[in-house]
Amino acid sequence: MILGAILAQRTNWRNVELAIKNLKEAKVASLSALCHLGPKKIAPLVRPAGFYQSKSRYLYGLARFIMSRYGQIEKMKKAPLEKLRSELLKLKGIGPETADSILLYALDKPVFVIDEYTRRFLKKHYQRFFKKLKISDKDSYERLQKFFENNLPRDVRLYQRFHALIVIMAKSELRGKEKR
DNA sequence: CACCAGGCCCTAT
DNA sequence: ATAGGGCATGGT
Repeated sequence: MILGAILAQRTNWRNVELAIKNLKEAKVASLSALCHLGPKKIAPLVRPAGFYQSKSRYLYGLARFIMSRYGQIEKMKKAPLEKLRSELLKLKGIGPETADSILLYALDKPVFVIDEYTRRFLKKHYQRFFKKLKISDKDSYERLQKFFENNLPRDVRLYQRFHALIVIMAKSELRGKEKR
């Protein structure tokens, strides 16, 4: 999940899977293994996911941080949400969406993930709210996030499923367009 | 061949 | 403070 969050930045999932397959075949698809490899060795493996020079550095940096600061994911899960979020955001290559994806899907923290699909979903089906939320502003991410969090029960499973459904809907709508 | 895919960093105003 | 360019591959 964590590796996927970085590899998937501005990249389709098929290519992310190719990169992860390479990591698995090289038996380095874990944070502890990546720490020992270093960015130079990681780069060729994640090449299919694109932007691989950057992403290999990001992966290495994140792996180093988690292993040195927490040692293992289970320990990390015990830290409070806000603390984890600000720590993740300080790392190179981790912005709000990537941080929140890790928090929600890997660490089971109740944070709503805002991505391009979520924005399109709001724009298409909730035009009225969408306008009020001014998505063009710099801090629109946090505003959109609060919109969901303030109107839904604070429940990790619900956030995970809700976001997943938005993605599934968006993709099926896209396919519909292509075929038409 | 042109375009796209679940961002984020860096730099020049 | 903030818009704009750069990063790169594989599929359609």
